[in-house]
Amino acid sequence: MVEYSERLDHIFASLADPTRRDILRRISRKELSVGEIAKSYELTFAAVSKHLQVLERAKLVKKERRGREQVVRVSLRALGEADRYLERYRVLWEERLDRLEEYLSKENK
Amino acid sequence: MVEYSERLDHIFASLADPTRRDILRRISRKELSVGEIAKSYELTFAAVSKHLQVLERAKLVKKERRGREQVVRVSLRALGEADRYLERYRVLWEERLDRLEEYLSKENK
DNA sequence: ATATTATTCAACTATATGGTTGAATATTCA
DNA sequence: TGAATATTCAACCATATAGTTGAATAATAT
Repeated sequence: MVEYSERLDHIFASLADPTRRDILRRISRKELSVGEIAKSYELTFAAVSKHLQVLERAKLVKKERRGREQVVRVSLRALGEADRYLERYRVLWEERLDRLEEYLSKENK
Repeated sequence: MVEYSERLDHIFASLADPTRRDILRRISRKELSVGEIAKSYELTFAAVSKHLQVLERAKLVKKERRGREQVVRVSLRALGEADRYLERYRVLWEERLDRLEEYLSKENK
């Protein structure tokens, strides 16, 4: 059983790398094989494969064998967890914006 | 000039640690001095101070000297960036949920 | 069966991270 | 001014991460 907190660790750690964010962006448009993904970067195949393992551990992507390729797709469930984590703070900053607006409107009277 | 991408690196890297997420949670309720924060963890003062430096680099918190203490507050701007990053994907998964609902409602006819 | 293609694994290196301890700095109190 | 309090800095250690290269495995094509 992987703790909720540990899942968040993995999700945010995955998102902390620009290559991995870029991979996510690319496969969110269209599923791609590991090889197709690797072509976009000046990294070795193995390095890209490792990035995909990090994304898999965080459950941000799923791999599926199709013939001799592995096809990679985004798996939005984990991103949803990150989103729900931030949601609490979204409420906070929206409150603050509201107070700011209220304050400004009083100033103008 | 710090790149947008690098800012996201710092924000997500900050959020990838449970102690730092907990610090954020605590100070989002009430601003606290470094010392008050440090008391909550079985870590040295210096370790907590380092965590706060990581959060500062990501602009998730701000420190302000008040007498001989440093008072720490959340600074929601950076969390807003993370939130906007995830927003794109939120649209994606909401679309998928909608398609799922549509599919299920047709099944029930 | 063998060769080709796609991917992963293992071993290694360099750098980053999270922690410690002890000294250094800043501010306040007596 | 000197002592006490709050925080940071510097040096160090252990572990994790991101990258490499070369060998190993899996599936397909000949």
